[in-house]
Amino acid sequence: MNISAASKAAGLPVKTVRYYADIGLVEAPSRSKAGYRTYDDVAVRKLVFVRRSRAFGFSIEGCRELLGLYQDQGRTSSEVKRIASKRLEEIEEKQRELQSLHDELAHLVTSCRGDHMPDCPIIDYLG
Amino acid sequence: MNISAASKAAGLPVKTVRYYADIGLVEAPSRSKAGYRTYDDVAVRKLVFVRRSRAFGFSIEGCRELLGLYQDQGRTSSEVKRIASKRLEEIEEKQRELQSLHDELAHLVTSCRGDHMPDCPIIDYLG
DNA sequence: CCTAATCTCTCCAGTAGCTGGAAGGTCAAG
DNA sequence: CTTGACCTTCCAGCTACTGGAGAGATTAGG
Repeated sequence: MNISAASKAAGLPVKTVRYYADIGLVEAPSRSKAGYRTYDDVAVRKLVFVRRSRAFGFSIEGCRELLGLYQDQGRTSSEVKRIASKRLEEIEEKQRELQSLHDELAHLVTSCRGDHMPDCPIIDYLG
Repeated sequence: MNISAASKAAGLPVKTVRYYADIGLVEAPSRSKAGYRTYDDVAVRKLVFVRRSRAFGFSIEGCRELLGLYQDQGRTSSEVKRIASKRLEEIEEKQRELQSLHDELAHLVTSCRGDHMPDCPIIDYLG
């Protein structure tokens, strides 16, 4: 499988597939005589794993850890759970942030008349 | 006022104050004989305005627009409201994203026993 | 067999919004 | 006069890619 086939199979852009090997997130693929990267199903599955992990917002380093556990027969589910819980807490923290931002901004937007006059509670609040 | 005094007054790091002038977000300050940047209260107020706008998550370009309106006596509150509403929608979009991420990940974390065994629904889901 | 289109390669640069650090000039206190 | 806290510029790095240039490889059609 050349890189474009692998990238389609994995659901990732070609550039990203190359990038993940460059930074050592996934193993560097073997090369054809001409120097083309060649992928097999195992490599594609790892790329999919990374794509899904990234979709959960795990950082590259988080993905590295998770992928390590994925490939480790001797892993314990508690290790996985710890990493996932950490990410869950990050998400919750971000949700709290966004909620207070939302409430504050929604309040300002509501109280702004949005007419042709310059007076504006949003500007007043910021300035 | 030298830059460190201004940065304290504005609640921004010195580096950031310099950066905002470099990218033309705020006006380049005048300089002392020795080449030191000198700030006055007006400049500090603009920096505060930017800090508060950034705290709402407005991009630098968004801040540029808002700051323009802040300084524009002929602005209309509808212009301000439009920008703020756009940001509010971004926030709400992000909240929806995070919510579904949260629900999915929370479900997985809950269903993972977190013990010494390798079997793990989180890994299963990702792999 | 030739050509054109489509891969693929590497390398460099840019994105957003700073942040850190090096190398060097300035200023106020003691 | 020295010490230390400022200040300056410039360059590099952070995250996670993405775009593009320039060059080689492969494939399909004629």
